[in-house]
Amino acid sequence: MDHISRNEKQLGAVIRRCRKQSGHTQAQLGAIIGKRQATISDLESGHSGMSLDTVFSILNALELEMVVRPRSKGDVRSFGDLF
Amino acid sequence: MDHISRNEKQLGAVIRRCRKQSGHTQAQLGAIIGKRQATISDLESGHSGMSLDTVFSILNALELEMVVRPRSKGDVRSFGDLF
DNA sequence: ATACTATATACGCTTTACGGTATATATTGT
DNA sequence: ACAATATATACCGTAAAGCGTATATAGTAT
Repeated sequence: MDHISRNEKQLGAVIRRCRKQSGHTQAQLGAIIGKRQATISDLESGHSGMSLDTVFSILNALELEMVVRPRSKGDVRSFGDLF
Repeated sequence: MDHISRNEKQLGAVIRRCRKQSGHTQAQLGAIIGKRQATISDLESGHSGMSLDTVFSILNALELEMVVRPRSKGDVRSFGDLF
């Protein structure tokens, strides 16, 4: 039920899933947080160099929160990075 | 043991704590991830507009991971935002 | 196939993060 | 107090994010 991210690509995928689950389109979400649909698209696609407050705006809009914690033990280098 | 962030300021504070716990200075951490000490300082101070890959670089360097999840229920507007 | 919606890309412009560097201001130890 | 280290700020130059807008490509219906 909670999603781990170690890079922009993974976080983008997580955000996309959460947004879809919330029933919003990129354009709608963008309107809510005051950013362009293209910006949402870029973020979800894992484009590098996205800004942090865009992320937090989205998390707030989708009523999510971010947790930073030590890497889960079962983690001898996650495969997620390869895709 | 894991830290919730809802904005740049909170995340900066979290990162600062984790960095100190790891025994690194801002300059050291910056050297590791290829960024300036000033950049680490800005991020930890919660400056707006920081880039996402800086954050992930640091999380990786400190062997942390990011989790996105629904807001914890007990949360009728967290006090953290006020400080 | 067609119409409709959603997402990805593109161009030109403006803003700004980050770079290198330097320095001012903590903070810590003796 | 003083030295030493750590963190915050500053200036200028450059690279790039985000903007508005437009359009191309996907996806989803009927």
